Amino acid sequence: MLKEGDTLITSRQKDLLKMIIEEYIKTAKPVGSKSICERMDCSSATVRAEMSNLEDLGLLEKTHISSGRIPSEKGYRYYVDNIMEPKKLSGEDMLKLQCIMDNKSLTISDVIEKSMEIIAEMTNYTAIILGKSSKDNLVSKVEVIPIDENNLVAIVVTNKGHVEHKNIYLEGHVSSRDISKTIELINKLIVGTPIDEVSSFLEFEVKPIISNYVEQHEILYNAFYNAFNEFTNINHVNMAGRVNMLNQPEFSDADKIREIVSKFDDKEIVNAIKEEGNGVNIYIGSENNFDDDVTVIKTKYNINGEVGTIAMIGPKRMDYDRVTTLLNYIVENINK
Amino acid sequence: MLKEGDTLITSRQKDLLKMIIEEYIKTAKPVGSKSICERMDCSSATVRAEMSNLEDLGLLEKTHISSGRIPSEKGYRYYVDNIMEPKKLSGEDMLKLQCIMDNKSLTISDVIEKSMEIIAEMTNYTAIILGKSSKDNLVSKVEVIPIDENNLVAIVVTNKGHVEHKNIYLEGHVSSRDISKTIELINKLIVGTPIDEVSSFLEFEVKPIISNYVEQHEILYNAFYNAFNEFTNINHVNMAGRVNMLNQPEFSDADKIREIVSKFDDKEIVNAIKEEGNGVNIYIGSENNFDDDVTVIKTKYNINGEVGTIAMIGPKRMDYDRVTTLLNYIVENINK
DNA sequence: TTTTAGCACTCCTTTTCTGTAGGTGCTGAA
DNA sequence: TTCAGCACCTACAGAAAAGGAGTGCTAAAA
Repeated sequence: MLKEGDTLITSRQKDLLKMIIEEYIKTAKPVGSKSICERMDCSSATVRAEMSNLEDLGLLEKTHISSGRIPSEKGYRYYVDNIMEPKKLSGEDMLKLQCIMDNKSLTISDVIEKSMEIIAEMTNYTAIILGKSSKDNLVSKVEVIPIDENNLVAIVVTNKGHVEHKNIYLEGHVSSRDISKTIELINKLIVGTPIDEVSSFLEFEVKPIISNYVEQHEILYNAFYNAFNEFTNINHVNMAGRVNMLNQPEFSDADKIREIVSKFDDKEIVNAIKEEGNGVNIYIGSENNFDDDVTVIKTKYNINGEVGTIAMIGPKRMDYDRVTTLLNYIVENINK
Repeated sequence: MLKEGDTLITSRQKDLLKMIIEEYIKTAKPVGSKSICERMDCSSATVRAEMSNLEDLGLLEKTHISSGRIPSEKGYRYYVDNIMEPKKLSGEDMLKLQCIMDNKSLTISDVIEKSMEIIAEMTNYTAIILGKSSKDNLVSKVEVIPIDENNLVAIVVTNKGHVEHKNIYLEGHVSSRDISKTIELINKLIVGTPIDEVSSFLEFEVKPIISNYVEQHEILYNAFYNAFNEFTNINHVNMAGRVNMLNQPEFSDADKIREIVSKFDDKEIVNAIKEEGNGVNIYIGSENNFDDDVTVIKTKYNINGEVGTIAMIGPKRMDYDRVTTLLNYIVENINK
């Protein structure tokens, strides 16, 4: 599908670009005219001429003046937008995933996690899962358990089976009557509130009431407000196959490896991978905010109140087709 | 302190060994006789003769026939056992840690985690925290919340404020009467049981009783048994500063970096770091089960029912003194 | 007996040079 | 338009050369 502004290329150029990109994805080595000409059914000189045209269009690049061609970022983008046709999942891939999907005793987050582990192993790229409980989760139970004079544990369970807990520390002495009254009120008022509205609900609905019934309402309200506020901000980050991507030949340089490892370690950078758009999206090189030398393929999921992002990170020369299909399959099949 | 079997060396040899090791810890470069002789107040030839003796004793090594000396594993071991004298913590180091220790609103696990993050940054090594709730935790509350017909959430809170939860899936239809009866019985029977005895307690004390009162006792008992069994087996693994160690010059090789990263990724290998002995222990090179090229310094902690291991991993040429002191400080000061 | 200056020697590291392999672009003829 | 032929380019690998840091040994001095 050509959008306005897209580069117009002949059908032969398209074939050539496809061959070069798919060859490069397989071998990671610059592709020369000779290796292509048999399949193109013409001489290497002709291939060279076309390659030169594709280079002028910015779709191919050379590593040095007399090297074979490698795809440019624009080339990959063109491939993804206009050439690549979605494959079906291979039976083998499907089978491995189905095993996990069919296991009823796993929670949704477990299924997602395990599926991503599997595809990290299958593809040799790195999987990232960013999970978060969402709007669709309603508070169905709040439990507060006293540990000692100054410490409580607050537990929130949602109607979707999501559990979060947090320790609460109370500054100074607070009467146990006040504590139990606060808990009683919170439980009475807050059940049924969407989890991401709890903070504002506490502030506007609960605070005024507590201050009427509870003596040391300030200490107690603040402690609970802080605890509940964190519930809604908790991001679960999970990764699988960190080392996979580092085994790709483009990461043979020790410094590059360290750079990537340190980005994997940085929670802010990893959290920024969160996908906002719809569908499976591909961010090639400078298009992603992780690293210019990688591609990130990711998609949002929202299944039964579990929301989050699943992503695969690999070299720009990654198997776009397969990864896209796999992510799609996971998101679609978990719904069932 | 010389133990039987220890190598006996002269006091001058001891001084020399100390200098060489401390120099090598700083620079990571083989130490030559010339750079030492000024500090030893003798000629380089004399130093060379003594170096040769220390090499015969197996305490020093050469990287090639005409290189300077580097400590052997045995040399480090001798240094750690007989030469190194525990330094006091620097005021700066102490201050940074104290900030965290004094924060009352953090749980013990949070304090440990944050402290380890700090010392990973200070030392440029990698920190590992293996946590687990222990014998000293007694079950103080069991909460089971139904999600839908087949799914429950079980939550266990201990008297120390530790919370674990697990989703339970019930095969087939189970009457809600049976479910609530089971929950009632479990709650009645299990409170006060040490968390690591829950499994056997369930089997021998709870199972017979449930089978009397509950119709579909088999399904229910199995579901709960599995859930509770996992509580006692949960290991929390945490790492900080993965990349720190990789910045050390001994890990300039891409393959070595990959090897280490993949070991960091392997839960089994990381879990095997768990310390069994008492005090702060040092495992140099082949003495540890992580990697022959690293040293692991670790210690068990058991604070208020939170037990686990904290460990630092670095090159064999790590700052034994400082790391030992830091780990000691953390474990000792958290108690307060 | 211990220390030391002097010297030959060893091996690593860095740089330079070489040949080769795999590519390209251009040109003129088919 | 296509293509064979040719001149040309660069990366890569290996060999050779130069420089540097450090050793072991020996014979003389302390």
